[in-house]
Amino acid sequence: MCLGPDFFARSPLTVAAELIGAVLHLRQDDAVCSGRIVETEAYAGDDDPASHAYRGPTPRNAVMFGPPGVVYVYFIYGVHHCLNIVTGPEGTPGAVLIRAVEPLDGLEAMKRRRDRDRDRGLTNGPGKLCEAFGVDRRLNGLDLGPGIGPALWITQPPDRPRVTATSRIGLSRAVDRLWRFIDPDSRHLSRPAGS
DNA sequence: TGGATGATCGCA
DNA sequence: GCGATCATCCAG
Repeated sequence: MCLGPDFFARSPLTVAAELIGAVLHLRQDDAVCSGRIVETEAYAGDDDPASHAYRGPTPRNAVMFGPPGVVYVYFIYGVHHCLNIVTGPEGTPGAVLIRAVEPLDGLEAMKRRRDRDRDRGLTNGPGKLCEAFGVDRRLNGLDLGPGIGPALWITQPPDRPRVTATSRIGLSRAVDRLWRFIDPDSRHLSRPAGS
């Protein structure tokens, strides 16, 4: 089944935890790639100093304040893109960052975009998976769901993995919150299950 | 361990 | 306008 707005209308913490084990599908530039989500992070609004929405709406974070089930892509460090899904009811900013997936389909396209021969290390990080899947700011504001042209949708298999909560990565603020969720048994994490 | 590389936003 | 900062990655 394909996850819709009702799924994403809940809190970013709930959505981030339940997305572990779900499958991300993305059609971009006539190639369809898919991967099993193994690592996510939750970002809230007003009370989360690490969130882009912490200081209120800006041109960049505008979609975080919109309806749930929408793609939020931003450009970071002048090099990488990061893929998020907007969560929570409209008007309440929240998002889940997809940090790592296990590649399933479209390995050839992923290797070509990443300019790598090996299967390892293709999608085990937020910037890496965006490069592999062809994610850039053209997808910002896109509604989730299959369709013509660029499309992103998420399905949830019946079998769910074990899920562990850890602290978020790459932040200088709110490091104490255990808002990163992983499948601790996955070999495709951006960092091992230890921290 | 640090450099690449550019958009963003608060503040002046 | 200016500049510190940034939810990263990889070579060395």
